[in-house]
Amino acid sequence: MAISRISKKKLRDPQADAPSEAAKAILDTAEGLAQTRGYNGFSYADVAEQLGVTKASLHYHFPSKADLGTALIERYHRVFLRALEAIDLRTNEPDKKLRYYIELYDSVLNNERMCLCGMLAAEIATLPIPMQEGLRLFFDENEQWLIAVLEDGLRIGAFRFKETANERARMIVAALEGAMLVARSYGDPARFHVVASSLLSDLSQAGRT
Amino acid sequence: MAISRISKKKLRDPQADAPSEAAKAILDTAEGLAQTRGYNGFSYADVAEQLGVTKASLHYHFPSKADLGTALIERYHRVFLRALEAIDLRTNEPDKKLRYYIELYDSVLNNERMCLCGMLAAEIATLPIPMQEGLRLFFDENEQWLIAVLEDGLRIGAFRFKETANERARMIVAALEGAMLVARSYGDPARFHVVASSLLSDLSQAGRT
DNA sequence: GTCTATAGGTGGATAGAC
DNA sequence: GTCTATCCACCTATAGAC
Repeated sequence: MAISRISKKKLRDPQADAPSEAAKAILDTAEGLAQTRGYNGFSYADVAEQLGVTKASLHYHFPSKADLGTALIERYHRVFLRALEAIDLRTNEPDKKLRYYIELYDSVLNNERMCLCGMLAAEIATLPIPMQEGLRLFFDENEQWLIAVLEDGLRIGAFRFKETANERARMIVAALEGAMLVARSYGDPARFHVVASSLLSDLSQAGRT
Repeated sequence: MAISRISKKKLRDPQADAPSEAAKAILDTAEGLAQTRGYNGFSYADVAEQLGVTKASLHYHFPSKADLGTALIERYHRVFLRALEAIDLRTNEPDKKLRYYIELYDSVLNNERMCLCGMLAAEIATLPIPMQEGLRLFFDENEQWLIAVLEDGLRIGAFRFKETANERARMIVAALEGAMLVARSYGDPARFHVVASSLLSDLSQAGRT
């Protein structure tokens, strides 16, 4: 019943631990609950009720809640990575890449959900260590992808900013996560959109002298 | 045992419901727990243990957890408003005001805490209605104060931005809340500081043509 | 794999003595 | 106001039948 760490291999290898249909359904339901209510805001009973099964059968697939939580982060991370790769295939223009990136966040919010990892980040002090590590890995990977896009944009003159790409990437992640948090408090996606617009506007305008 | 709404009067009137010393101690302890673990991450038992009293005595001061939660938001909001008023007295320069504002957030983070209202915003779907309303009131007031500072800065040429002051204010609140969220996940306040710097930098640089 | 049944603990909350 | 004692609902988790 050891709680498995989240390895980079596991994140990228499509063959790793192909989950059963039942496990997928559990993950889907738990993900929705975690994104709306938080890790401490949902229980096995909630998941079981939504799926029409018993709590005991959930424990067969995910022995402990820590296992379930770790699997949630792992899958969310993996899906997100694939979405970033899809963006890279769709366009080479840094400006468009960034807009697609923002659309990823937007689609989550339109489901009246918070980013899973942003949500769990709030509760981090109450989470098992492997989940804490998984969150940081997710943010790291977001940052790395953004850095590449920002540096590319800077090089070809699509973006302008004074700090390092790393610093700007951290600022963008923070602003988007915070924007989701606040927008959801008002049930108003427009609050997210104005933040996204400001971020894009600053990138195309800032630093001119 | 009706859960009291958060009224604007109550927020501003220093005579309203002067809490007992015991109630203050409970609020102090509960506030710390809520800021680090979230509303669903702490219990009356946690508060009681830290204070060396029994759960029952907590219920005397705050009959239900919803009462306690509402009181937490109310007090946090009131203290924050006073801090904003103090900034207005300390300086008239929009740039300095904004830096002091950011320092407010920074001091919270240096206590290894998240902004109470940012934390509760994540859990909003699980909160009683009066608490939800209290959160929005807090964000509204932040926004209003920032709008005044931003408009002032724009007028005297200290700030430059293309959107409305309202939109820029929302972007700043989102970025600071998100920056706290992520910085705390790494236990690294520097992650907050780089976001703050970017925000200030964009305000002084953006929009030049 | 999923079920029934249940263990063992903790959650918020109340009654009533002091 | 604070205590002891207690209630009941819910939590995570396990045993064992099917």
